[in-house]
Amino acid sequence: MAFNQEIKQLFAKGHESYLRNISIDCIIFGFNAGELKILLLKAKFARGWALPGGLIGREEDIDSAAHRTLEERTGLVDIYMQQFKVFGQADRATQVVNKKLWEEAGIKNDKGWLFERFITVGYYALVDFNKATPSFDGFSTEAEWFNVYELPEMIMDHASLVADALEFLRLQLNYRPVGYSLLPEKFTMPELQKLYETILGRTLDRRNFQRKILGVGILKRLKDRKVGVTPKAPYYYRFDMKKYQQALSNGMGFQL
Amino acid sequence: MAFNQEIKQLFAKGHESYLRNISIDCIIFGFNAGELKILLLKAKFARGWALPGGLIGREEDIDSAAHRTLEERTGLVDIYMQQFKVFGQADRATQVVNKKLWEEAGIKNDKGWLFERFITVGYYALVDFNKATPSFDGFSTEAEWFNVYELPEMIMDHASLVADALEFLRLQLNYRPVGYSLLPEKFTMPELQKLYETILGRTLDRRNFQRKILGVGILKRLKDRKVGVTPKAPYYYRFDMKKYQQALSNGMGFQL
DNA sequence: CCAAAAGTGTTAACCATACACCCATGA
DNA sequence: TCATGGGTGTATGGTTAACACTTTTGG
Repeated sequence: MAFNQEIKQLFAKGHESYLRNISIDCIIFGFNAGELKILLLKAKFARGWALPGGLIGREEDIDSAAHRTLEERTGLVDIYMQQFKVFGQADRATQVVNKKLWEEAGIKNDKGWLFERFITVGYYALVDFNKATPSFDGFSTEAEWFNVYELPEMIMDHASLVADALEFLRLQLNYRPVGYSLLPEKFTMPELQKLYETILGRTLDRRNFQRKILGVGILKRLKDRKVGVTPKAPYYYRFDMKKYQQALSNGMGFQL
Repeated sequence: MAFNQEIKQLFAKGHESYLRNISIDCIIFGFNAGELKILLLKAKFARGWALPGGLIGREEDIDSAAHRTLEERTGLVDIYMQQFKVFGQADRATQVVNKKLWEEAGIKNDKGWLFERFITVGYYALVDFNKATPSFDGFSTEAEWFNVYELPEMIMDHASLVADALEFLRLQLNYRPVGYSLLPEKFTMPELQKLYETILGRTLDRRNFQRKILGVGILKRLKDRKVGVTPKAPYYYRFDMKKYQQALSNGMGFQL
């Protein structure tokens, strides 16, 4: 398999092109069917699922490495990403690797640079579920979306990375607009509210939510409505990208 | 000089005991004479001043490495520290090293692991200025406190690390109690207010500040007052450590 | 025509801000 | 005794939270 050849190469010479002892991991959030989901990869050499991760090229910005990883796993570019925490516990690498599988990949020993301790930088991304086309890498055999509240067994400390990312995202809700990358172009107010509720894990007052979110001035109400689904057809909205970008840097100043 | 021997050793064999391509840098805040200060080291092999930094032992938690560095530079233990950002620009290492000085230290080439790109994790710490006893390391020739608003020339991107740390600290003021480690055991309300004002870089209303800070319930007013300095002797306060610790995790819920 | 979902409006509680007054003390 | 700085209290405006009513439309 081509992937195994790649890994063998990485194992042997990767330290010449990548930084050592440091990696990035991406928590890629998507929103679909009223559920907040994250993209996971089924680990090839260990039990459980893993976050999409990557290494940092020796001449590469760490932010670029995060975006590259996101693109490789979803095909998406120009997505808002942010680092939220560094995970540097000495014992975080207590991963049980299935040696048999490693050997099948053509790697004899387990003392190479890839087996050293890695400190990882956690990045989170918000993507449009429908535009993403997940793909796995050489260390995995599947790529799949999981409800963030119903996660499978995960390798190493990846479960806690997800927990921290979610907590961080919740805090961010009060400071940065969310939704542009998580929702389709046109969306209704109830849909936007549902997104916020799903992230926060609690319900919000319909009327107060609308007032506050409109007060930020980043939404434009369209002429047409979403008909045929609910008794009263709700208006469509879209983001005013100019104002949205402004709000991204200036914050939005309200409390949900 | 013993330091040069140490560096030679580090240069030759350091990669066996430390992680590669990753370091930490500490922004150590202190408060003295009404000024917010940070501890800097005069660089030995380059022009300008540097943040106290360190490497991460191969078996060492990254948080421990930060605390160890803080202790080595100030002698202080049990100080509240927090990572606030990772600096991973590819070009952040464009440091001009004075080769002559390197050679004096006994290092011939500049291709070793210490000259590779380093990604650094920024930590900030709040310490009691009077209890700290600054000391420099093998890469520096002096240790000195500087007013954070009047910094000298700094190496690499260290000036921007400081700027980011200060910004982060300001945001933290609304969420976490500050002062325990920055002030002496006993302090007056005006002193505490001055601390906040210095960090924020703006004045605060005396009465509102008192009401809010007392509202958090982390302060205990003492019987005695600070006499002889101001017309009306202000009360002394001390932190209620139990409540303080609580507020550290639960936040304090007010806006300055 | 009725139930369900969306649009619009009102009120009370709370918090932040601004400001006034009194008290203590050293010069 | 007076200027200065500290302790305590109050009014106001803005924001949040709670809640009521009207409008639309598919069954």
